[in-house]
Amino acid sequence: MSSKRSRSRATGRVTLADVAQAANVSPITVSRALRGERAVDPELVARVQAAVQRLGYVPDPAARALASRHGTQVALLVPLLSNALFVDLVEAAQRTLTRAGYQTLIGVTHYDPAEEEQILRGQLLHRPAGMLVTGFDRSDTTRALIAGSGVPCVHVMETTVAEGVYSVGLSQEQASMAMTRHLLERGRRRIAFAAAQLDPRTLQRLEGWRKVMRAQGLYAPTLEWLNPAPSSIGLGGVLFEQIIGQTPPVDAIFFCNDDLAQGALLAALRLGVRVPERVAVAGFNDLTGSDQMLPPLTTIRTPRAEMGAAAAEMLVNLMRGAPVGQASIDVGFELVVRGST
Amino acid sequence: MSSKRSRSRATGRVTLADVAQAANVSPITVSRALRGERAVDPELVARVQAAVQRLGYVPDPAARALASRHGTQVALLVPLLSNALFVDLVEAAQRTLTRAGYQTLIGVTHYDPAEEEQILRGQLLHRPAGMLVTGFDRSDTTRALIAGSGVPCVHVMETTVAEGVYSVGLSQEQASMAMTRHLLERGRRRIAFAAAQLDPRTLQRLEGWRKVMRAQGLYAPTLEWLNPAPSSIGLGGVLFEQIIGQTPPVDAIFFCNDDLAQGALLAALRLGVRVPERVAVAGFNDLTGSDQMLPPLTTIRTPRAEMGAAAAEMLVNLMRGAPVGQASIDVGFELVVRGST
DNA sequence: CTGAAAGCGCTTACAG
DNA sequence: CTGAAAGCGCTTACAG
Repeated sequence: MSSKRSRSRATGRVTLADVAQAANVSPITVSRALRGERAVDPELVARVQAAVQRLGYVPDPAARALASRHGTQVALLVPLLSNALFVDLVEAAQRTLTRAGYQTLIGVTHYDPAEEEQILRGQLLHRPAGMLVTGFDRSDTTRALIAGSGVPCVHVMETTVAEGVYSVGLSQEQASMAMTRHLLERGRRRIAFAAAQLDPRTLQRLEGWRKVMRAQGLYAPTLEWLNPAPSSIGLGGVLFEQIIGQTPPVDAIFFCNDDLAQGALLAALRLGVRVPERVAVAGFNDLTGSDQMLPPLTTIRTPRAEMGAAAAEMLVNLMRGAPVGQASIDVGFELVVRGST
Repeated sequence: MSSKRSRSRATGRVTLADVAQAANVSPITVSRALRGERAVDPELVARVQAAVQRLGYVPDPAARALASRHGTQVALLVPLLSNALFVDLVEAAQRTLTRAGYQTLIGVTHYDPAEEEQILRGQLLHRPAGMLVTGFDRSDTTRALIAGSGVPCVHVMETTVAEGVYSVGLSQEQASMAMTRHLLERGRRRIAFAAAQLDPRTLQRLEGWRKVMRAQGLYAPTLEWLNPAPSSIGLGGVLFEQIIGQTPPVDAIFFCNDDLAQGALLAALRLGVRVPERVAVAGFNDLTGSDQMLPPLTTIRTPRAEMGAAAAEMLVNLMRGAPVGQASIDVGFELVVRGST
């Protein structure tokens, strides 16, 4: 097709040089016209765009990444994909980023700081244009890696007001306090808190529960059931069996995540323990299926899709050097009262 | 640090040239020694590797992608991330690929051929070293895009014996036939087949059920309950309510996916319909929670992790030009009989 | 507002 | 088995 290449490493793809030639301008003008960097004569821009259309030119991300400081990929770091919570987050962020012309590099850390660091190093090699990470809990090395990279970064799930830190999330502690208060309002007194995984956000929920319970003089260490194993429906059932056998009996169980609570409700059915009469059961996150349980599960709805979209939008502005409203967005939460409490 | 750069676009990173200088060989020798391409004098290889260690050299994927035909990223195409099935697949594939030195580019197609095509175009721009796609059902354009790209491709979930096509999967039809026969052996006669989403693999399961039912002279169109809406626990409940009201009554319902079956079991509890006495309920895929249901769900266990790992391994061999045993691997399935049938 | 030159950090293709 | 040259397709930094 093109004939101006000497040997034959030509890839056959239409290049910026081809567009420049067709539009009768220099390559650098094409580059600037396309990126909207610096002002370019509107007439030249029009000519360039016409040539781009005609030739079907698509910029080469590898070349762009090599020549400039960053490419068009955005690194996403989440703990797990097996938790619907993060899938919703990822899908929403991906949608927004794709529309803005960015590709997504998804890294799954499995709540492991060492793995997170390794993944991040790999992603950084690709010179991402930006990154979206979950929460604030990570190794000092990873933190330094992020800061030192100069790559714009937005934190999701939690918020902070620290200088130069961007975040979109909600107060896990406030949400947990709201749920605990709800249980108190329902007349419950011996409210157990059951958790798995014990990641930072789970511990923030624990703290919220503790605060409210202490303020009421109802706190007791024996009401805390903390299990570092991964959260699952099965584990919820196991925890329920343990807790329900406790004396003096608890009259409510607040699970740190819906999957545990769902498992508990199923175990209750199996064991013939009446919910909420004998014991109230509450969850967190409003995951798929919680509204279908028997009885339907009372929980905290966390706006994952909204969070993912808002964080991605904030990041796009950062990457483009556009103004970024507030650096910290609290998307809030909603107490969803159903039959289980 | 290094001082041989003229202007100042130096990125500060250690380059292949730095390694070459330190090892006292030419850059191209370093390149070859590192990639294991062509034979290189063992002594030089050792010197190069020592220099790499000492300087902490890490190859730049962008430069590599630009200079060669492909980079170190692998494109992954899945329909959904909100189905645990695909998450298991992705996680397993990602683990194997990461270990082999490849990064993963995950694309979510939402079962939309147009979206799949668009995502693939975007991924191809990054010159992936390989790609992993779900099944065989896609637009002709997408198919041509894959073939024309020359990028090694492995298909997951289904298998085929077509020339030059690589696949790792299982026979959806065989699995479906096995489940239908199991229900027959349990003495069931009016076995309904209920499905959502209606993607290709679901239709293959439908076909398996049809074959067995027809062979027994038990087939009736009114036993088919096909709903194009996305599969979900909630929809399973809705379908169950519809089907259970049918006359003459069905004595078994085979759901094409576990989430539907789980919803059905919850609906049965809600409605007071006894399972399996009044009606048997079966699912497919053995998803999280199915063993916790009341009664526990009989289903088909599909080895997702194994599939993802095997497909990734096959792809790694293809990318490296290494021998690839068989081009089509059938990972099989397992009938898991629990209380619901 | 526009451009010629140099360079990003690798690998290909050709020689020897 | 090893290397000098050229090039992959863009953008930076410097001029004007």
